[in-house]
Amino acid sequence: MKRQNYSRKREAILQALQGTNTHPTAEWMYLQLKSQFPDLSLGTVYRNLAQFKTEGSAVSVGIVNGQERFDGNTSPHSHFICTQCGAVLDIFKPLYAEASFSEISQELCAQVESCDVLFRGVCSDCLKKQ
Amino acid sequence: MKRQNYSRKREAILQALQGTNTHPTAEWMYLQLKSQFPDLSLGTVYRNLAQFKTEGSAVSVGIVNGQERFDGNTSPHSHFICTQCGAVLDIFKPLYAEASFSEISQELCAQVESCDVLFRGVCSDCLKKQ
DNA sequence: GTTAAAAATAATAACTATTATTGATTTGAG
DNA sequence: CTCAAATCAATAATAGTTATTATTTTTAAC
Repeated sequence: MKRQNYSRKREAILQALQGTNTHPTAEWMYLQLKSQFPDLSLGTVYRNLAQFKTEGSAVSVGIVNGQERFDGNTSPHSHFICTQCGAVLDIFKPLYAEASFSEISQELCAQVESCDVLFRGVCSDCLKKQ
Repeated sequence: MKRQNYSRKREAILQALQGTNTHPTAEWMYLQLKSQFPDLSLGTVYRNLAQFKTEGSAVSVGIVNGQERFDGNTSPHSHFICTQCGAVLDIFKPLYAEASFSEISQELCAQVESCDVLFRGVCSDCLKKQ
């Protein structure tokens, strides 16, 4: 039984990503795992996150304040980004945008493969602080 | 009549952005305008684009291949991004995602202000080339 | 368990898009 | 024209990310 693409750090990185709903940055994950793996390198986090993306075990939410945000939840859902604190929240309510794949494909004569819906605004925590 | 925030270069940058549907990068705009304004600086393009965004006369489509893409069309519409060539295409078909503002607001106890819908796939040109 | 090839990593350097700085130029009302 | 405010060019600086390379870890056959 050949277990390719395995290392304890890679496994820990993926588990840390799947175990949070904060949609973290590479740097945040690096700092989180640094205590458990004192010799962890930031480059390793970046490299593994990139690999998770191409493998499909992680997705990118987008870039918030100059930093890419990752999501280990690959089930289809949308996101809300707080323009004040940068928090990224999940929205699991279906939005019918995916239902437009075929129509968009026809309109553009293109092959539509995915759809991201991003809401922006002020989150509840930031509203309270005002 | 006070004409604040005016300069021939700023006007040219905005007109160039509004006169294309390619959703260009700052660098693309710089190269486009360089022939007309030989002493134009890339920093000036970046600074004006940032100002257009805060003023609301331009919006950001997102970051494609590491570069921010801008749109001078501020009417609500969606976008398709080709994952092969990086082209950004407009989609004017309404997608009913905006209709979910109030529901999302309730679900998150947040103040939703905008919504971006991004489709990804392979554009017609790239499909032909395969 | 050993061992050798393959894969992954740490540390570091390099890259690149973007932003900040600063001194010079342009703008427009008086 | 004059002057203060706005804008700009040129340059340096910043910061997120990627590439490099020597070292370490993992793997699977022995």
